[in-house]
Amino acid sequence: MLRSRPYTRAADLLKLAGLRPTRQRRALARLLFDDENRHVTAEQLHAEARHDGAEVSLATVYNTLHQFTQAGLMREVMVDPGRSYFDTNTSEHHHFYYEDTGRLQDIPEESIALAALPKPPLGTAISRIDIIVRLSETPR
Amino acid sequence: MLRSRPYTRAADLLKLAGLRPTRQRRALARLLFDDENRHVTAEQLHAEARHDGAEVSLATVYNTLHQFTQAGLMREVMVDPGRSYFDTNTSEHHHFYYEDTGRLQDIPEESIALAALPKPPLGTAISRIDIIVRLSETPR
DNA sequence: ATTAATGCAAAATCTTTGCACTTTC
DNA sequence: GAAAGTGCAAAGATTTTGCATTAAT
Repeated sequence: MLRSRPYTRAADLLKLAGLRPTRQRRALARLLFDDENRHVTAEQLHAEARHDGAEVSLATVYNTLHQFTQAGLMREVMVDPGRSYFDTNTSEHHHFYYEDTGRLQDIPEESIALAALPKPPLGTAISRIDIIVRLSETPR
Repeated sequence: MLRSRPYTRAADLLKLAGLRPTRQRRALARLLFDDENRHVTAEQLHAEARHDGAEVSLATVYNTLHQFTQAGLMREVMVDPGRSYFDTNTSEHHHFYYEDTGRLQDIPEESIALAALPKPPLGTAISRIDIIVRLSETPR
C-alpha cells in the first residue's frame, strides 16, 4: 500500500513560514536548518548548494535569504562593509567575528550582561541590539 | 614684519598623523574635525565638501576616509550592508542607529556596562567591541 | 628633484531587477 | 489555469584601482 511522502522537515518549515516549498527553497533550507546554526554569505551558500548538486541561481539565493529573513527564520548580521552575513540563529545572542578569516561565531545572550542600557530617545523603540566582539589573531 | 602662517588646526592634525596636508585633506579634515564628532558616509562628505566649494573627487574622499581611519583619526562603523559610515569619535563608545533615517548617534561607553564578557578563544585577542542599538520609530 | 597625492574613468564587488519561463497550488 | 517563484543577464550601487597629472617636501 501507498505510504505518505517521506518526512521533509524543510518543506514543513517552509509551509509554516508561509513560503512555497519549491525545490530551491527546500535545498537551501536543508543546508541551513538541518543541523546546527549557521552563518553564511549568499556566495558561500550558493557555492555549497551547487556543490551539493542543487541547481540554484545566485539571484535566487539572495532572494531566498531575504525571504527567510523576512519570515523570521534568519537574521542578517552586519560585520563587514560590502558583504552580508545571514544567521540561522534568530534568538537573542551576539557574535565573535574573526577578522582574519571572516568567520562568525555565536555568543550566548547570557554571557554578555548589559547593565545600564540607555533609554531610547522619545518616539523610538529599540528594535534590536547587536554586539560584535571583533577578534584578531595574536601573533606568535 | 612677517607673521607666521595663520593657525591651521587641520594642517597640524594631518602632520601629526603623518599625512601630507594637501588642500583636499585639509578641507575634509576641517569638515570632519573642526566641531563636534561626526558620522558620515563617503557620499555625504563628498557632497558637503563640494557644496563648500572644495574641489575633491569622490575617489579622494574614499581614500582620505580610509587614510584617516588607518591613522587612528576615525573609525568605521558597520550598520548598513553596502554603505560604510565613518565616525570621528575614536574613543570607546557605542551607537544608536536610527533605521528609518540612517542617522548614527554616539552612546557614551559608560552608559552601557558590560558584565561577564566572554573570554576570547585561544590564539585571538579582542580588537574591538561594537554595540549597535537599532532604533525604529514608534508609530503614533 | 623626489616622493606622494589627486582625479578620472574604468573595473571590481556585491546586490537587485525585469521579464520570459517554469513550477506550485 | 492562476499565482508565485526562478533564472539569466542586465542594471544598480558602492567601493577600489591604474595611471597620467599635479602638488608637497
